Amino acid sequence: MFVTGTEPAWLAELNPEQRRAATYGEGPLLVVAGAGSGKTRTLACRVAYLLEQGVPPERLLLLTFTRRAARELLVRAEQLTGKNAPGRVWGGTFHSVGNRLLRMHGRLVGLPETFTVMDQGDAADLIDLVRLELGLGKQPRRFPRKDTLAAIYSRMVNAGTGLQGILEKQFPWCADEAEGIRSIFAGYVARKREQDVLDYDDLLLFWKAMLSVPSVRGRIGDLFDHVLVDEYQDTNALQADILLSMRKDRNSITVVGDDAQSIYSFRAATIANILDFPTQHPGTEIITLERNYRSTRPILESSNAVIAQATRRHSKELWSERESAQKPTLTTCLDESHQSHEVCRRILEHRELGTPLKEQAVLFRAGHHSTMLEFELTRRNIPFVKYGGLRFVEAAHVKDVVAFLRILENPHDELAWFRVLQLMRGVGPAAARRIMDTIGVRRTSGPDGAPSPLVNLLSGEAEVAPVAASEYGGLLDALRDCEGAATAPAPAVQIDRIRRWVEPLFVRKYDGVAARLRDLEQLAQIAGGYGERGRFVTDLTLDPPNSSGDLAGPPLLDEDYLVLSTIHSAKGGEWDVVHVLHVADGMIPSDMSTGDADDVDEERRLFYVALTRARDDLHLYFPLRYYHRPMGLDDAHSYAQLTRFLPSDIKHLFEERAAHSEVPEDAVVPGSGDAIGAVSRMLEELWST
DNA sequence: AATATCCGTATTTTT
DNA sequence: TACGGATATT
Repeated sequence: MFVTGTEPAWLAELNPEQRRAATYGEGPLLVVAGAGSGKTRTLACRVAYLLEQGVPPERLLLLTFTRRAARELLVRAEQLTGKNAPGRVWGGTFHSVGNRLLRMHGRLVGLPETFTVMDQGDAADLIDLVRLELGLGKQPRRFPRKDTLAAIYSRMVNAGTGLQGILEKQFPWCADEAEGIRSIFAGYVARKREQDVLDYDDLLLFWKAMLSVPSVRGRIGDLFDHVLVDEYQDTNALQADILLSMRKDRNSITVVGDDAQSIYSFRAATIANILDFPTQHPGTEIITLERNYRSTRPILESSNAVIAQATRRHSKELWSERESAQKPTLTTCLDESHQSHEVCRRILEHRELGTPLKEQAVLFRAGHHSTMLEFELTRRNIPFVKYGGLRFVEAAHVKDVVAFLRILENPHDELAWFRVLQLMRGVGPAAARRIMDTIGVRRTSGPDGAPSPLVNLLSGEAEVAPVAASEYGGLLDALRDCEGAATAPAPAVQIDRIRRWVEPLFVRKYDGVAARLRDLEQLAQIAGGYGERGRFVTDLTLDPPNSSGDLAGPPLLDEDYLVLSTIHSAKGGEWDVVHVLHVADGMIPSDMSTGDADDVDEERRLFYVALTRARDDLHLYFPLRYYHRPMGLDDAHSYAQLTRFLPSDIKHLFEERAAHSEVPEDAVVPGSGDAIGAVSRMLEELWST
């Protein structure tokens, strides 16, 4: 503790609870931090405090939900202490920290440090490969698809529950197929091991496995004096387990979270982690932060009213001293295009009044909910970046190039070969398989010292059909130019080299080649920050870059731009003005997840997260009418209902605005409606550019 | 065996 | 719509 009068100014600025949390000493600490209660500040102060107390930065482990969050925290801690030390703090997601620990100590549990990491999509593809080989799902009987299989597998691992239980509870329609699913999973796991490939879940599983070996556990537990975990409400059973083992008697542990903001149960996250924390870690001190510094009182009142309807109520009630006469608004729009129109109008209005675009955000439930708005923004030349939704690295052409890099990194990576080989004319699944068998991609038997498949390929062991000959020659050349650990060119140069090979192949295979090639340039640009190919490839899957607004073009860094985000990706963010789209039943709650009360409750929390992102102004939009065929020429439509999270008894907390239209709604005839107008404008744009 | 074409279906959130 | 899977064609 600091002697009174000598403590740094930043500590004095905290309220008593925040301060207690920031300066808490040894032992487990649970901070229950409501939305906008200065959680990030408190956490940053705690990091700064520990550093000031003399804890060496490299003995601090900071686990966050995204890498962005970790960076942000460390930057703030750095500003507070004025030291550069935070750079050496261990920070990142569970997955990235797991990766780092496994690269260092994985040998101890029989994992080579050169393993490659595959993303969810790759995992699903590998599972499908196994499924096909086992001949499962061929019958006319309904069998889960690869994405479903991957989801089942992942949930099983993360929740730590048996397959049967998962199937019955979460995937009842697949319960009959348990037998087949089990054998697919067994094959999938064997295949991963054979190739030294890990999926996301493996990063956690192997971390846990390392900790179960007493000698290794001592070594790893010894690395840290303090472990801090942010967003604890969104961790799962496996992660809680890891934390428990990471704690040696000496290291203290701090977790911060808010059960009202738990929105990741689809990833097996459970608020049981927060609730059980004091039991799992005896002697836990609990500190609750209930004062909200972010939002005005009317915004907070409405969000409190929304979350108060949860079937499992929590006693926490946030309060704020920020007065305002302005209630949040609820605007009823004719349809989606009218909504886009209204949002743009309001955004520009706020900008006129002095709120730059950067201080405004548009939030929505699903990635595609913003497509129409994106058109409108582009039309009006309003720059934006979009978070969430489909990501850059998931685009097929990017995956192709990354697969190429993965071959070089790990020549036993079956999926990578399979993908790259089929880019060539005349090479489909069968030919690819044949080549892979010839060069020995699969380590079926053979001694460890067998020559690498890459060497085999380069020495001309495989043969291809005449149609593929020239492209095949190009492949060999490209591989040769990028191969070699010491002599290989920088990752960015390698990508450039690969681009030269794939360009003609893309022309044959894909539409919009120009845009795709631009993406590859961007990929090379990202790679420019890396000296090592391996690190680059891993970071791509562990910390993927967002697709930078492909419609508005990447806004320059110093330029003002609007933020578009799924609610999930907006977690932890805050803006002066927040616009929430599609406040309609079926959108939020999504009709995909209105199965049981728990599902609906999670959607309610999601809505709550959206509302509590706003500092000064909150605007909700509700389109009355949805067209069944987005671009359809017919008039097929249906009427929406306002979200069930805004029942009539809390509506008075909002200022209701009807969409002003000159024509009464019923009188809108085809050809004069806003939607039709928007479509023609859009089409016009298509042929005029 | 690869590729073109057609039809039906599901449709979220992310490390 | 857009994607995956199945069938038809080269």
